[in-house]
Amino acid sequence: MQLTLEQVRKQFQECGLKFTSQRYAIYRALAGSKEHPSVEDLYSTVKKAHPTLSMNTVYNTLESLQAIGIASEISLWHDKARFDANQAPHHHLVCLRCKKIEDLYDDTLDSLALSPKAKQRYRIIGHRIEFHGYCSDCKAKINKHKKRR
Amino acid sequence: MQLTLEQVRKQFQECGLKFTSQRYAIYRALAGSKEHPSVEDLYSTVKKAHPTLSMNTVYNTLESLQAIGIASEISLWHDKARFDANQAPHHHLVCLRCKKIEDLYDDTLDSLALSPKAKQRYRIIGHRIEFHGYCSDCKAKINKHKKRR
DNA sequence: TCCTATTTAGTAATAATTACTATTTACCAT
DNA sequence: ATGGTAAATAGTAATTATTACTAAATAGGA
Repeated sequence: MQLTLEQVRKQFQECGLKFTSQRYAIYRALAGSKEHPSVEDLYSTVKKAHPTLSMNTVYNTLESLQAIGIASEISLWHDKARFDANQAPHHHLVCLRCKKIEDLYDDTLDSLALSPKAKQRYRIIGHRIEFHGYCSDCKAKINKHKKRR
Repeated sequence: MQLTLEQVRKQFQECGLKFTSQRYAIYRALAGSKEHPSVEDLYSTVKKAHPTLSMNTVYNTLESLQAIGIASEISLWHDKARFDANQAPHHHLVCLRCKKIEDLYDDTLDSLALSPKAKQRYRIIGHRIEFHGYCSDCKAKINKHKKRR
């Protein structure tokens, strides 16, 4: 369900960002894909219609799209690999501000029933739930910031 | 809950891998941390006791620890950032073999109740569930492989 | 204790991301 | 509609994470 050109333009302008043909083309390429594309994927696709496109613009645009809330990065921890020796079932609380990852133990979350049609598609080995939010430290800092202005 | 030296040694040897002091030290550093450390984090920590340690060994050891099943990478998609313009609530099926990511829509998964004590710790904005398994293509290939031997 | 295949350390190569700068452009004020 | 200006783009360079390669060291069986 893509947004129209006018809707995208509006989103950019309401956030004080400029609306450019590159930005729109990148949005279209992303919204039109079911592959959860990488930066490189989007670059290759959009380059066909915008031969002078630079990687930089793709990176920049993806940040803007996230800032205005019409796209998101699904690989939250992509910057570097992160490991865990804890093999017991557990889930994670991820702080969107400081990137801290904390463990969450909750039996009721360990056994999620998957719909039959999903089970047909995939042979599921396990699952992990990422809760996104703000840790106690960052919660406090954000409130302070809000009150100040 | 760390494994003892003898337990770790046994795990390595049962898989035909050699047990080395570096490997044990890296396991201990990982199992002793609550920070979900990166390769660099582990390198810095273990370097103190093993001054000649190389990054390579850390990478290598982390692969081995995963192979023998006493550690896991929690950042499944860390290799490159992946994006999505779909802002509707949904979850992901990740194929452990071909790394494909497919969307999963399931209303019952969209509203997970978090325990009160977790809510106190974090202000949660949302959550996303990653199901890990094998897609239909890879499922078939794995079965074929099993039958062959 | 010796042998050998594996592992390690060190360096080099590759890939993803970020930083920097001159040029271009969107869009506001005129 | 035009011009001015701050922001965006393109291109290149720098940085960072990861992988590849090789000689030296070592675990663990004979």
